[in-house]
Amino acid sequence: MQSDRAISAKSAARRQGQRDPEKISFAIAESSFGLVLAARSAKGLCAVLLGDNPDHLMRELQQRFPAAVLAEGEGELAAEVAAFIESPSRSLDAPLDLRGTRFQQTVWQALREIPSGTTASYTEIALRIGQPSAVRAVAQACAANALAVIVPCHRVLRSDGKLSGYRWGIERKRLLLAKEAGARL
DNA sequence: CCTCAGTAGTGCC
DNA sequence: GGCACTACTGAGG
Repeated sequence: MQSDRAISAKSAARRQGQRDPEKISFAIAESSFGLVLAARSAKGLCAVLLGDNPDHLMRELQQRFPAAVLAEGEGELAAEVAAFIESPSRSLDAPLDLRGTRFQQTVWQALREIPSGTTASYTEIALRIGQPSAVRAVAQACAANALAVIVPCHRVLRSDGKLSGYRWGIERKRLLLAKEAGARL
């Protein structure tokens, strides 16, 4: 039985081989939560990043896809994603390209099942995926999420109810939750 | 308020 | 394989 770890290491090595650099196109749009960078690979939406500085966003994208060639030109996609972020009630029909280990995929799937307007704790997510003691690993998987808001890692809180971390700023996490709470879907 | 151990997945060496 | 990281948690000062 081959471990997931070995598999992902293999594909990472293949990617690093760079015989055919992957192309990722992106664009930046504005939203009430700041700038939104949306990026797509051949497979689908592969990154949604939040921030205030376009250069920082691009750098973050490049860091997440070190071996990829970046190209601008996804204005429509970015606008679509920004619209989704403004009103989470609507659905986003773009295909997703979620990259991660089996464990991360499982966690992200669980996150997507948290209804808008509600929250869950890291412990609850760990229980839901059947790995009750992997609480900390769950948090790590949340932190590794590349699709802000689309994979709603902002809906995960500490078990005491407090907000802990958010990759794109704790204040932004607070705003997202406040908006979703008020939207009462 | 604080520290500490237990814990599991990941990344880097 | 090892080792040092965590967006955690509950117990104990």
